[in-house]
Amino acid sequence: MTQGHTTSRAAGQATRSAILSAATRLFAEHGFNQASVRTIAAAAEVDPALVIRHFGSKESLFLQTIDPMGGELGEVMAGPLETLGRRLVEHFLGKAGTSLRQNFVALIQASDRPHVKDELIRSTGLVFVQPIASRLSGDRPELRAALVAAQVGGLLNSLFLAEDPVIAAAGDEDVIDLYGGAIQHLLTP
Amino acid sequence: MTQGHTTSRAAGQATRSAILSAATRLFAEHGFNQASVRTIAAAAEVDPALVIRHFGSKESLFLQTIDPMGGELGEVMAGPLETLGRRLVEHFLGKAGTSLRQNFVALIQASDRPHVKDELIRSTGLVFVQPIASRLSGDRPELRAALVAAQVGGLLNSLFLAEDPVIAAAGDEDVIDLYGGAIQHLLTP
DNA sequence: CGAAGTTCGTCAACACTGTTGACTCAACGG
DNA sequence: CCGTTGAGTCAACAGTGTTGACGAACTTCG
Repeated sequence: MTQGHTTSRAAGQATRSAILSAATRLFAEHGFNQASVRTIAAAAEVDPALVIRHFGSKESLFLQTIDPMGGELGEVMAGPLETLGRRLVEHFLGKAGTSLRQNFVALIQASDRPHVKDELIRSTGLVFVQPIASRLSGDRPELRAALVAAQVGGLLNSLFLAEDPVIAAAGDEDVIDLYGGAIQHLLTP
Repeated sequence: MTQGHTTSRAAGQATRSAILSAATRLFAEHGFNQASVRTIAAAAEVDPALVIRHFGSKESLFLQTIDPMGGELGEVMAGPLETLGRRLVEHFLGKAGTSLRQNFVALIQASDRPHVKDELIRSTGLVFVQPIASRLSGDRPELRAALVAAQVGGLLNSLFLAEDPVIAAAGDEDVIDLYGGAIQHLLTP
């Protein structure tokens, strides 16, 4: 009916990646809770039971859709430490930070699942805390890096999760100046 | 069976408050998604349909369980502006901040519901941004206050939602010093 | 080439969620 | 006293994630 089902060996990988890309898009657009297994299956033109069969559970599928490295903020990290605060804010405000933003928001909203919570601290540690801590000098570099991550998370929280109108209405320049300065205070005190 | 149902006029208010207190506890303990209407009803020894009848919906019930003023951080706000950053962190790390913390975490995790998102920005604006902004001098007081709220939210995020082990393992004194200093940088630059 | 086995896909069902409608029963107001 | 109102109960609905049994096609081996 729908077009038959060519059950070849490699066809499994094809539908699997179809499910994965549909899930990636829908999770990013509507978040973990709002994107249902059945709508994902419909978007991938696939039986709902099949997505579970391929990925074990909705939560497991979700975790495979988040790629911590997708944001390419390696370049931002590589720059001079003296202006890293500003550049971090600038990056996440701009279009280049979209992927990481959506990942973060979705992870936060689903963080009542233990495995999601684990992935949240794992990916922030991988992408944020460790790279920053390795470049810091002075006392307690790892703690300061973790607090920087908390600051960035707070900004993403207010801007893209709560959608604070005050910050949203302000110009990017002011936010970069002010919040970047506050972050810098932890990087190079 | 359970003890009969005395259907008096005032009995409605009694069971209503029983539902409300059970919901308040369960939402704070397990969050919005994990606390089901049926478990709340069971905790209040009440029919599940009754909680909907009294409060309209689970979301509406949830919103009535959050009291932004419950944290009594008026005292913290009233203190000297020069040390407000430290005292804010200190308050939320301590036992006095428990209520506000749980409210915040629950709101964040349920923030994909539009009404919950509205309540989130409303309550943070009421308890945080407005009181702080009114005391700030210098440029863009409201924006700086909103960014301070973002910082505090970020710390709550990392500590009580993601439960970052690095920050949790550190001593309160260090966190108060470092993060309080970063916040202070936005209050009195 | 034919048989065995493995993989892909389908369908119906399960337990659970929030929510609604129809119903009963007691209490109050005229 | 009777009718209206409000409280409480019960069964059911549509939706969720998930599982089991089953069929059908491809791959592999004898």
